[in-house]
Amino acid sequence: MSEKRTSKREDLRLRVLDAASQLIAEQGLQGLRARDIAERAGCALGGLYTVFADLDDLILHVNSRTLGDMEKTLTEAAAVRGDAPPFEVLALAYLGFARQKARLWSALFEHRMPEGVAVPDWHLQEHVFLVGLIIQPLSAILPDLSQEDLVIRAKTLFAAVHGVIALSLDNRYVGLPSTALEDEVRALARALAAGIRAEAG
Amino acid sequence: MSEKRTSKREDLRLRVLDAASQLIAEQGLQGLRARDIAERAGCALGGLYTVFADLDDLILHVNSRTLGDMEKTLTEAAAVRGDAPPFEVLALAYLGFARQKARLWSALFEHRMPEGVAVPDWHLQEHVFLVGLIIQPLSAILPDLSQEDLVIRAKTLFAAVHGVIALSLDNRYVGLPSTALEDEVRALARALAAGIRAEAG
DNA sequence: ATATTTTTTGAACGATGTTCAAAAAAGGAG
DNA sequence: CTCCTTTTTTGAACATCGTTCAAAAAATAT
Repeated sequence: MSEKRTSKREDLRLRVLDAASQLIAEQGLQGLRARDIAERAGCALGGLYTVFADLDDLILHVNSRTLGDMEKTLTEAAAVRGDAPPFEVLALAYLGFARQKARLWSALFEHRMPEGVAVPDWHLQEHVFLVGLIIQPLSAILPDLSQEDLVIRAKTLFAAVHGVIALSLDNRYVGLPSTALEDEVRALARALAAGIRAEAG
Repeated sequence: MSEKRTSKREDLRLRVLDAASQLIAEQGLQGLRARDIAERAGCALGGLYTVFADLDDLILHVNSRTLGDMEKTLTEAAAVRGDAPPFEVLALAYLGFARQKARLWSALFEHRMPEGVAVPDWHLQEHVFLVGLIIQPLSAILPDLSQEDLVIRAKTLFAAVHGVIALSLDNRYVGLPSTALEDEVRALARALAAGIRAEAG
């Protein structure tokens, strides 16, 4: 019977994934060590490499789960909003997620593949929903733009808001004080929307 | 005589700094290895630790030099502009620098201190010029804002532009195609300026 | 010249990710 | 239940890091 085998395998895989996710949430991506993961997952060190190719592969799957979580959060926020301005709702929901899952969210952008190794396609695909969420309200303002240009503009909007949040939550160099962040994100979303409207009008 | 001694020390320190800077520029921060630095600097492995506390300290000093380089570039760009819109000039100069010194520029934001260790103050101070460059044109548009609020808003503007450039040059996930980047940065700077003016008006 | 101090060296150490031969467990046949 | 085969799990061993430090080399002083 291969059923029990695969189910045990899946069980180990999930335990390892959980352990890695917890450890990142607790200590950040930097402090992640293979031996800690194995210990928390309740398996030997080598066990990790029977269910994931290496630590990068494992981190990719942690990030995949975080992205799924984020997709759910943002999609719900976009659905719930009444007549609130869509860019502000999305930006503030993004800020909320980043704050609540700070270290897991940071790991999404801190992690790098080794030199010369590309991020696998299945994981790149998981990011498209972000652009999709923004394109929807954007195309209402800029109905004449081609789909290609809409994608470009949506990515710009996301990256601008992301930049403010990322630099602030890292609170290094050019970060904002935590109290000002929410106001600034709202103001930025508003300014961007106004700027786009002016351009379109 | 302690003069010759300190001069030899300074010479080694500079050779190590140059070697590290070159290696980061060639292979990125991730591929930086102490043994490679020592080899290129022409000293033994332990030599590094006689002129820098550890690799983090060395990287901090490489970043310090990169920041100085950036300050010079941006300050000149701001001085040269005729009647061109100031935010666009600064944003495009920042993009130009990021593109020309891609890996050194990336290292500024990729590098993290070990868990629990703060970035030293002398290095934090080196970033204030960035805010200063933006505050100048910003205060012309928003003359009623307090200095504190001006700083906050300037940081937001910087972070927004930085976000677009950083995500694109990393060209992962949500990055823009290289051809669109310049147009988008310009459009973003324009939209932000317009948004601020609308808010002030 | 010789002694003392300073500088430079690179072998050694501890920590890390990864591998793989061997042990343990599971499954199948008689 | 016992023996054999296959699969799974293990953790010691390995390669590669950053870092240290006793000893060698060089510089300086006497």
